[in-house]
Amino acid sequence: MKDHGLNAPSNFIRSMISKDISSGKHSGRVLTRFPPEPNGYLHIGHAKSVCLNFSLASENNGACNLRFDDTNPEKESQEYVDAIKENIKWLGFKWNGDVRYSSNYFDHLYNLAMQLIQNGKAFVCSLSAEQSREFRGTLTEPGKNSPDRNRSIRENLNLFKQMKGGEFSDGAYTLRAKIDMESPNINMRDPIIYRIRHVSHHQTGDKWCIYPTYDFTHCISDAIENVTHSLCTLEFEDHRPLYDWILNNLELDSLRVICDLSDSDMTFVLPQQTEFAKLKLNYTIMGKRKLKEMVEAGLVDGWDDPRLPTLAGMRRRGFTAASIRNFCEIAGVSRSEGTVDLSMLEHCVREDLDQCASRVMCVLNPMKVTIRNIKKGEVENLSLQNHPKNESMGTRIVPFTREIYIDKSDFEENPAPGFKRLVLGGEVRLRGSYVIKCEEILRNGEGEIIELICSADRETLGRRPEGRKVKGVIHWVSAVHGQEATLMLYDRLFMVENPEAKEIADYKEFLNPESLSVIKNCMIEPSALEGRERKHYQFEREGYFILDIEGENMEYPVFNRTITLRDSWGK
RNA sequence: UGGGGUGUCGCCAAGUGGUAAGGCACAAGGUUUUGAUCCUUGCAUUCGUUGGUUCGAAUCCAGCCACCCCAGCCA
Repeated sequence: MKDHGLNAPSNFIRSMISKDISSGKHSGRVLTRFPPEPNGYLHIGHAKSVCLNFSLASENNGACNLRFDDTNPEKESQEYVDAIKENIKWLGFKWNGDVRYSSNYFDHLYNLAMQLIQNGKAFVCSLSAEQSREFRGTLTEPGKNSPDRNRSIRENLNLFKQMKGGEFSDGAYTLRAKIDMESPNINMRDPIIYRIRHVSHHQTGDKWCIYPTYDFTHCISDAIENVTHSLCTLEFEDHRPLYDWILNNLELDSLRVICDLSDSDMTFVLPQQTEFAKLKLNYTIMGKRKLKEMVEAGLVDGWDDPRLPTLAGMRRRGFTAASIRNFCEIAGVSRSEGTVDLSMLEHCVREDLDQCASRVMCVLNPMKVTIRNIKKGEVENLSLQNHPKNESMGTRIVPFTREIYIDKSDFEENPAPGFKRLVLGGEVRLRGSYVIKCEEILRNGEGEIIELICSADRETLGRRPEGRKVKGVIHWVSAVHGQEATLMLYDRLFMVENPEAKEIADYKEFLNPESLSVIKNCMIEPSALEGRERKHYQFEREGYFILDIEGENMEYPVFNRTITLRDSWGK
């Protein structure tokens, strides 16, 4: 599938970067970064940011760093770090150099905080969490200065050292930037930049008991890495003044000294934050907290449950990385918050899979058909194309025998108008094989149809029948060669478009009870099981499928349905 | 009744003073040994709204309306 690449649609960030390059803003350099917090798995919403940051960089001969924003050890873990790295690689991106961590910069961050104190721009505050909330004011009322705001520099320095030294308990003190308690922007009301947390950190162990906050860490980390364009989502817009305040109130030279200037000609320029709207998709949930809750409550089968919008889940379900990249591209980047319709994602997978999936036949609800003019024991090995439009994908052998299975729904006793499949006395094409005619219906004691007796027109292999048109084509599997398989059919996880809407108290009440149907005893042609590879297949007329993760280790094969085929008839 | 944003077809989204791109969805045809794919065609006299400026406005100005974000020692 083509990635849009150079012909990618324009958006306001691309335009901004082009302007920056032509004006020589960062000496024409582009360095972006993807900064996940390792506190959960990546989902399709993150994919938008990953794609944006990495493609903007590569389009402009730049690079993109992967930096874990790991300043809150209580919620983070190595498991998430590993999963996130894996997801990014799978999506097809390569980060610049080594993986980075904000925690790599804890020493620098500490020293810069000391510098702020030294310059009278930060102070140690003894207000409790509750008190600081009271002092902060409200949206419409200004805050009040902390009683500690005028503590001497000397005392602040000592106290902060003691905080670092582990002499205080959690919450006893915080370090706050001295900005403006009356600012209409609450983020500027002497924001906390360091807090005491006696917990060990997944990267730094027990070295620290004070941890910097996001606002203090993020801008400095960007500066240290020499990031030029710091892209984030809209909710951080109000933080931009603080991002800039911190960088502008630090001594430029002290940043220059520690920043990652590999090229000595490179001029050191402060990073610039730009915000875009995050991706929302309907009929699903993107909130990390909720995803985690569903995983932990066992409502789904782990972070990689194929119904989840997590990259791990989508991968397991059979989405291709290319289709996700393309989806992020065509969904666009803007500043207006919208919800992209699921159909757009579905279009992208189908578009990609149509080109790369091998065709194979699998009968979901088998019904036996005996073709009376085929000899018992006779096997005709048919050679079928793996792709109708791409010969380079080769052929496979599909055995044809007297007894076969077709899908129950491909036969109707009382067909609706327009029904093109098999009816008593009617003809239908067996895909890649003969045209057969249904001559008899066999029933059990309850009157249920258990078998069809047909005859084949042996002149119709690879040829049109003479003197008549046969419209219907159905898939089939040899009853003697067919293998049993279990199919996992997925549907949207939620019954409502926006399970995260404000009016919804508990999204769990809107889970779709039919989001998963397990279809056992399906009959699949033998070629689909060769090698037990995790390969994308199109089960003709049914949809795109892929072997579930266990692959070759499974006792019997389980396939996940990635997506159905488009269906303008409606089964 | 604080601050910051956003409003262009059912959904996403270009457009930045010269008379509404594109994609998804949908609809109608055509091809087809997948009711798939593919192809063709259709789909906003109108850009949240009301006024104003202008020969000319989605684009500029003013007012109004709707929605989103912010009062974590989360990110």
